[in-house]
Amino acid sequence: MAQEDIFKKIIAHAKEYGFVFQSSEIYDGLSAVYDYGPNGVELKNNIRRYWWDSMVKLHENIVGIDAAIFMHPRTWEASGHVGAFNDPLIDNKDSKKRYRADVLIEEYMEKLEQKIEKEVSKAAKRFGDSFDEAMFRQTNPRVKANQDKIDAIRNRMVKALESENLEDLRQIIIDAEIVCPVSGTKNWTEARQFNLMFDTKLGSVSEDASKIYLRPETAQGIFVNYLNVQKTGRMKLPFGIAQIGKAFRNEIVARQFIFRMREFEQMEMQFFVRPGEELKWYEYWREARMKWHKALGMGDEKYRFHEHDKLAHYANAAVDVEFNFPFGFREVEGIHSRTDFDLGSHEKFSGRKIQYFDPETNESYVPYVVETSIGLDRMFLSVFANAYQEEELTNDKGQKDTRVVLNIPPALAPVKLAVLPLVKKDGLPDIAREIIHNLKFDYNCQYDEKDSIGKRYRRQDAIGTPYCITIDHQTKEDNTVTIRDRDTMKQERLKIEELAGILEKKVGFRNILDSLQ
RNA sequence: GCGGGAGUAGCUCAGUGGUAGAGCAUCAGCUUCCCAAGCUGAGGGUCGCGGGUUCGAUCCCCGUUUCCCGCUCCA
Repeated sequence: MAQEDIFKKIIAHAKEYGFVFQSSEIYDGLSAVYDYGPNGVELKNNIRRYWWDSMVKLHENIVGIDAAIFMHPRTWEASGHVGAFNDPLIDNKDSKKRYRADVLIEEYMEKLEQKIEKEVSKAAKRFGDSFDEAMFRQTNPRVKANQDKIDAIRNRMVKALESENLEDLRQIIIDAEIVCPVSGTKNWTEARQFNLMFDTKLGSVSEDASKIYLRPETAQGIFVNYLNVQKTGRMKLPFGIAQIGKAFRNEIVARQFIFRMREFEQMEMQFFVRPGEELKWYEYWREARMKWHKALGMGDEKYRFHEHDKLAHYANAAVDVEFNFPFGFREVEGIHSRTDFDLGSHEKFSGRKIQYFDPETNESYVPYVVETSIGLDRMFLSVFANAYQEEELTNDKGQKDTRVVLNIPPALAPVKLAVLPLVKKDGLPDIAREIIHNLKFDYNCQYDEKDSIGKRYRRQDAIGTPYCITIDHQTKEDNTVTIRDRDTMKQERLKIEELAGILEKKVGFRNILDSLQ
């Protein structure tokens, strides 16, 4: 089956079994916004818990916070989002390609720059030692003309960007006769402003209301709380702050189901370290995070690192953990060495001293940061998509049969145990209810007496329940039940008292967390 | 945003210018069964939304919205 067909089935399965619904579906839905259903929220909560426990419970020096989605607008100036997330875009009508207008102009100026450099190096060769570059630049008419042109365009562009004059930005492109690199034509649309941050008004009286943004990343909530956490928690470097929360981006194109949503959830941990030690810690977290992923047992070959060739303005090292989705290897997590960019920038914008006094060296400095940032919804999709299996079976009569099973790592499964009375009489349902009553405080259990036993097993397979126990007539005689394994479909008989211990071992978080240490 | 395809029951889909169908699923009853598909019955849809053409539109036309596939950005 083609990969996209499988992906379609996965999306259909997610809806049919209550994992993911489109937002506001009865009103035709909202583009790139999704809701999690009853089984979806369980799976999501379990992923969240696996992450949180592995960070906050297992590390003495990592603590959690939960910062608000609304933040002071200056935060986003300091972080660079107001600049970087406000792109003037322009389309070429012939090639249908979209460009950032300012980048298009920058590239044009670079070309002029290259022309000048060529002239200069040619002249340098000709005149040898006696060549005076400064003089040549000032006097050579061709070089001077190009240099003047560059200066004029740059001035005009800076002005246009500052005043957000999109018409003039477009006019620069027209006047300079910049062509589309693909189609080679000058057939441009209007330039439009795209703001990737959502904004709203704070204050109920409209005249006094001020514009604030929904956070486009959770990291800044950690950075602005660095001092609070460090001082109140008496934290010593190196230490980390973890946070799980929603972030919002008004994506131009949002697609591939829940892979790219406008409202999404991040699980981030910012690790503060002594300057100069950031690359050591970067290496540490890179390996630690990969181990965390692989510990789920979804297959080591499903993961790979993707090194960044060009780094963001705030980073001095960066790598992605990529997962093999039905549509190819894509990023689920990023590990970035963010230097002192964020804290340093907040220091500048806020005027507060955001530093750490190091008792070992008797020095004060702005800590460096190593970030691990994982998309919770992407993690959900990786688990869900990877779990979806269609198995071909043959029964005792030799008939073919297809079984749809979600091979979810047991610790993450929405329902851990289904308790099924073989028949709904002879007191078997009562025994089933009693077993559930004893286990439901620790494990999500489900009761089902409807339809044949085989059908009930298949229903549980479809939502990834790792174990089904069946109450039969023998149960009444010796207090034993059969336990059926989702993956092997094999059954074993065991005593009811043994159930809790078995579940702890097979579906609990303890073993998997222990393997990380 | 641009181009291509699609939207009919919870799911997968059929169908016709004249009041809407199947299979699966759901619910009730029978059956009491250890790996889907036993029997009987029931519920469920202004055919994505809005407008137009028509005596009459789920079907034809226009707009819109959502999803899928390409082109660009990102967690």
